[in-house]
Amino acid sequence: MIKYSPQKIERKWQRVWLKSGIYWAKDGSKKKKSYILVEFPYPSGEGLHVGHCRPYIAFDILSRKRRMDGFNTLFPMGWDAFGLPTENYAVKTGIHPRVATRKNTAFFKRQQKSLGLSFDWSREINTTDPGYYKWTQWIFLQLFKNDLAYKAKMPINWCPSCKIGLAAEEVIDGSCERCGAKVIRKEKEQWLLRITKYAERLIQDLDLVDYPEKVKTLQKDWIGRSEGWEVQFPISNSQLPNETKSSEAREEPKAPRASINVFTTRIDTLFGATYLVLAPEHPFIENSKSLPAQAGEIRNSKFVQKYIEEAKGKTERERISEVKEKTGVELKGLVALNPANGRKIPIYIADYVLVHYGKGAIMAVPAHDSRDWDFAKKYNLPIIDVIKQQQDTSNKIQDTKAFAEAPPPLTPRLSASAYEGEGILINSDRFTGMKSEDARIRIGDWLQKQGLAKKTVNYKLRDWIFSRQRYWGEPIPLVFCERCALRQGSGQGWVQIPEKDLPLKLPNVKDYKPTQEGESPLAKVKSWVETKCPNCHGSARRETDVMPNWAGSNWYYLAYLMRGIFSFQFPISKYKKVFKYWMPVDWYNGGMEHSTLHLLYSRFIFKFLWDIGAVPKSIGPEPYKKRTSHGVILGEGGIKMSKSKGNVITPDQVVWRQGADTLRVYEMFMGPFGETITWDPKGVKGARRFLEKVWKLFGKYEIRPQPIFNRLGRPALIQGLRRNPKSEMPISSSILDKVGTNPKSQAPISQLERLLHKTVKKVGEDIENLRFNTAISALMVLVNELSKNKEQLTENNLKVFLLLLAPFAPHLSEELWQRMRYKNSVHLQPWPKYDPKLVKEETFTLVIQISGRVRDKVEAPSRISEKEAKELAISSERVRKWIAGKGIKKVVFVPGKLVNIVV
RNA sequence: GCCGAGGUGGCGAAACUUGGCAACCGCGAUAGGUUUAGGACCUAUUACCUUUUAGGUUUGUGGGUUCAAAUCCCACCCUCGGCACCA
Repeated sequence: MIKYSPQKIERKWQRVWLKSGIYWAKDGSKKKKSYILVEFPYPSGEGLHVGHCRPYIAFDILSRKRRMDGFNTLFPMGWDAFGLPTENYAVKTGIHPRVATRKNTAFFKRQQKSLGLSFDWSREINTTDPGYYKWTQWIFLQLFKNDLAYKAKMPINWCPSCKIGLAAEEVIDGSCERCGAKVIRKEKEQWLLRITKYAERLIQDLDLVDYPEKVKTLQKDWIGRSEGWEVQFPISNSQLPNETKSSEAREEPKAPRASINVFTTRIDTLFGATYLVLAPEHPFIENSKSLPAQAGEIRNSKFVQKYIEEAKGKTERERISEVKEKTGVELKGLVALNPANGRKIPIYIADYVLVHYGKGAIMAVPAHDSRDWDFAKKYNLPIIDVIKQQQDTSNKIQDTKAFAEAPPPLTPRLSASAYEGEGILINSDRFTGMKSEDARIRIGDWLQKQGLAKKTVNYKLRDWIFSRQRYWGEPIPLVFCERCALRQGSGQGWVQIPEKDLPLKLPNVKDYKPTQEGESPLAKVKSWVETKCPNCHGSARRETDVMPNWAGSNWYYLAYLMRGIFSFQFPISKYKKVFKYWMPVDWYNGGMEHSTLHLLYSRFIFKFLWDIGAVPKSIGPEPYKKRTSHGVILGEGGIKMSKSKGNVITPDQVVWRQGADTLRVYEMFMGPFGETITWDPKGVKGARRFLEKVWKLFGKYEIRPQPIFNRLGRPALIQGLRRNPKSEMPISSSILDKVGTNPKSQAPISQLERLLHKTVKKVGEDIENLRFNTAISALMVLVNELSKNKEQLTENNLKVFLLLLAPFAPHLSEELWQRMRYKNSVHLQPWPKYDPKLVKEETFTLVIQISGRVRDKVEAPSRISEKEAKELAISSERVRKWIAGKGIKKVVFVPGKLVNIVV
């Protein structure tokens, strides 16, 4: 018998499939569509490792099965090729990033092809191609036109090693995500996108999509919505006499006076606010010099300035590492007035308050906030309890007076920590005795009437820094024109390049290093920077920043639909029909690490495109219907695979030695798809053994290898394989409607036949649920069963088995399919159907329990009645032994399962 | 600290959706066969314990519900992942 040598058959079929284009999806087909998307990779120089392959293989299996189900299935692939590693490589070697990218993508593509993945290569995209980034730039211009892109000076996270500004999302533990260097803060002009404008919708519309709860939670937490109140604290001179009166008496609003606004979610604790804290960057400190006389002035400004300077020099990381040791400085000479009771409270600046959240200032309630508690303890500030915990929540509070008894204000508190929960108000004037949840509304309303508070919603989400001072990215298609700036009067002066001039191509440079000041290398190219204003034709300067690496992946799921790769033509309305047919993506799989980055960004951009009508309204405001994530593959010993650890397993190693089908089966069999697993070289052997076993089953179909290409280089062996991608995928009609059953024969249905039907059901359902490990297990059971008896190796049994195996081991299945001399490709066959009646067994093992313990098992017909089953149980020898001398209390019968006799 | 996932043989795991024979399938191991050897392949055994034609114990720990719990409920312990001064 010919040996199973995957090296020989895999290459062959890969060539046939590619030439015949059987995996190409058809635009505008009448068939139901299925758009399956896996995240496209960044083609690094190292190539793929086995972990990358896991989602590709899994969704290749799903795509193949969906095709067999009759879906017009789109499963595309492309390259997210702009980015830092390629640029750093260029800095080091002087090799142009374009050249490196070409080499890397070729490498990646070769590896992917060697796995036998059924990508529609006719739709391949590359984000670095001018034909592609023309659209990335076009989207930016639309954002700019709609006031969603703006430039602002801001402190950014600066990586001194990469010489690049990082988005908050790219900073991991205070270090650069890419190189691990410590991030510092630096002021820089940056382009930003107003993703915050979409914050509410990005939360709301999560209800429309099928994402794992975990991903939804991650996104919601990242956006961080919180409802609360903005409260105004008037500022006063600490020298003035105390104006504390009863809260009733100070209703009349005076002439506008200096004040500080804070954001709080716990306005119910307002009476416990004993000081204010401002972030060091808070503008109030700058502006305090021009305070009205009654407000006074900061008397220790030198000291304050020193603290501010220190805080600014600290990185976020340093600030965070000092969580336990809070620092701050009092603004001497000023006090704030608590709007609830007019009490004078001191004002501090401290770096535990963040400038970019809320109003950059807080009211400190040390009794009910652990951070304020720590600060108050350190600086010996008053702590006033205003919420009393309800001891017994089951008893409703009848006597609120009992709760009104509280330690007198301003006495040092005895408890050891802040109480942050809900409860009953104390020390809160006329609100005392109220539930904190209710007080929140009542106090808020009361202050709102006086114009001292307003209800607001705050988000943690910040606008998205959308520029990088680097080379290898999409140029931002704007120029700065002094003349237009003056004329506009707005001081803006940014003029967009006309759409017809897109793409704005990235010029060649010799030196890829950013300047010492952190400007893009493009800033050194005079001929590029100096240009004419498209508006007034005067001299103007180009923007030299480029877009971040996320820009190209915001919309790539649309690019796959825009046929005519890299020559997509304006206007976008040309593509409405294909968008309408294919969108939204039916199933999108990607890494968990993208839950708050790419996934959130691309949802935002899609919503924007939907808003401006660039995509049809009918497809809805969400790009992805369903999202799943794959688990990571760890190296041997459970360590993350990395070049530096030298434990990287490449698919090539496995494909060359064991074959692509073995790699596919192993990766799918090794554990649940969504979970982290450790690579085990011994496990690979098991997968290979399984395929060898399959090979042997088909021993009788041994044929001499035939030429598969004719002289013209066309596939010769298979007739009728679709060669023209425009034609509909042909489906062979010769397949049985039901597997295993021969309608003519009246012979009893064999156990094997039932197993066949069961396996068809299980494998099909398991694939749709990404339970590949159990699907393969079921296939193994079937193979073991088939190989027990040669008689069972009938043509029909083998055929059905091959169809089930085809998505998992496409090469082997195709080879055996051809050896059986069937026409057409196994991958163009319909998925077998099972008979629900035959999935159920005719007999089952009736388990007999005595008081819950298994004592005997007997074969019984499936439809056995309760009475019969009980009689059967009691008639058993063993059972009699166990119940002898004991009274039967109760007998439980579960149809199809067991009888339990309680004694 | 907060959020999430998980804890089952020597190992990867299955059974959890729907409470009903715990450990499918695979790896490894042991014995035998085959082979010049190694490897490959075939057959059998393989959760643990005991006094082994049989019985007992076992799903992180403790409790609860139930005729019956890996599965449902409560408390705790441990591991992994993510977020983290967001007022």
